[in-house]
Amino acid sequence: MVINEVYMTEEKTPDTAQVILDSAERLFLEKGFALTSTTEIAREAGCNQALVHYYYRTKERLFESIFEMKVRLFIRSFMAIGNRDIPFAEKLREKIEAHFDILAKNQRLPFLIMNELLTNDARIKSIREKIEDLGHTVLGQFEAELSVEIKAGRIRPIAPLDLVLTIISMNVSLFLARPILDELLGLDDAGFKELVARRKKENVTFILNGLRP
Amino acid sequence: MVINEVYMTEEKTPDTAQVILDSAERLFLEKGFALTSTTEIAREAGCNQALVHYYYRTKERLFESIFEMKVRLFIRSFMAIGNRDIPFAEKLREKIEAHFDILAKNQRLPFLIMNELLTNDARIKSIREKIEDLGHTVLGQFEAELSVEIKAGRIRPIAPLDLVLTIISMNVSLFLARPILDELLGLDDAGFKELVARRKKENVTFILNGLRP
DNA sequence: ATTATCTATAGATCTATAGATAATGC
DNA sequence: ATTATCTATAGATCTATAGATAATGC
Repeated sequence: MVINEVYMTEEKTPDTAQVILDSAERLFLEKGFALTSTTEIAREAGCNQALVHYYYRTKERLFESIFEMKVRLFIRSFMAIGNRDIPFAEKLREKIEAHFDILAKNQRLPFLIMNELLTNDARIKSIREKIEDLGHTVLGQFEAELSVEIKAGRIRPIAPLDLVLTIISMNVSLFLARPILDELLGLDDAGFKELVARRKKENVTFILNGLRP
Repeated sequence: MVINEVYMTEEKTPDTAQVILDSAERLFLEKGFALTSTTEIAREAGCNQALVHYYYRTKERLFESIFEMKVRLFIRSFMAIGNRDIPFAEKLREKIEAHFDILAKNQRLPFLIMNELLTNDARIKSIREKIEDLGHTVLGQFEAELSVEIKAGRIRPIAPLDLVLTIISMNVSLFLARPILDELLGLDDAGFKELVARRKKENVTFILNGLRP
């Protein structure tokens, strides 16, 4: 039954609309909205440029569908860890690591989101509701637990906002700084990978240390 | 004598080349290289578009002169503090704050540099030497002192690179995240200014705390 | 004479669509 | 018939330059 379902998936042919979407995603992540042309997307997808518009009408609409997915992914990266019943420090470590891992698997994610929000005022409107959800959920996640820990004297007083900003700052900026770091430290792909592993540990250590009373 | 010198500065007329440079700077900082046209620069400068090219030949050259200034400013922001003979923790606090202050006065600086380096591979070459200087100077600045402090047990073991990356991460990312934060927290200019003041303190606290043994 | 400024335009994009042709589904 | 794909092109940029005209410096 399950085997059959897998076997008879509707699309055998490499669905053109999907190929275009994938090409667009790769290029938008690489260069952002402005520097990517529908001509280039078509070339990458192996079709003519008109077809990109046939399926997605405008470059803007094509971008928005991808951008929305990416914003969702970014937001989910804060919520990756369930609320198992383990000590706060352990849970925090897991959250930081889960967040970091998602960024490490999607290294251009911070660039795309920062870049678009910083260069296009209109973009923020389109993700307004999602962002407000993020605010409530992510901050709320910490709020209760944090005040318990603070009252118990296990961590120093800190606002949930400050903790969240610190985690995001530490995790995101490694991937934004990649070009400088590659040049400065003379890194190749393997070298950067090592740095990623190293910074993951260091970020956790730093944040947990920074919270001690 | 001094008064005379000031009085008879060569340019009384608002030097067109300078007006163009200033307009270009404002626009490049706001939107980056790709999204700024020489037509727009001319409009902002109050002249026709050909004049932009008369003075700077190409948009690329105009951009590069500005970008180089900005990279220098960014680099200098790490070296703002002299090596007075005060305790390490005090000196570190001053360095973090000086770095933060320069960013707070040049809030689009991180965006411009990140954005250009992340979207244009060629850009990094043009600032290669400056970056290598940065590597040596900034890391070297910490290296000796840091190992003294670590041996004395006043801070936990940490590599200079990790400390520098942490400082930059914490300071820079607030200004990169501004659009999201404005939206998420419903901030106006005054509100963001308050957040800036708050994060400056918190960053120092966090970093100094994170270094404790 | 030289330098600064303007108008006009060539040539290179790039997006979006119109309209022709090929492929597919009843 | 409908859907997918292609060719061709209109219309909007945008950069860079040519060439005319105005302003300035000896």
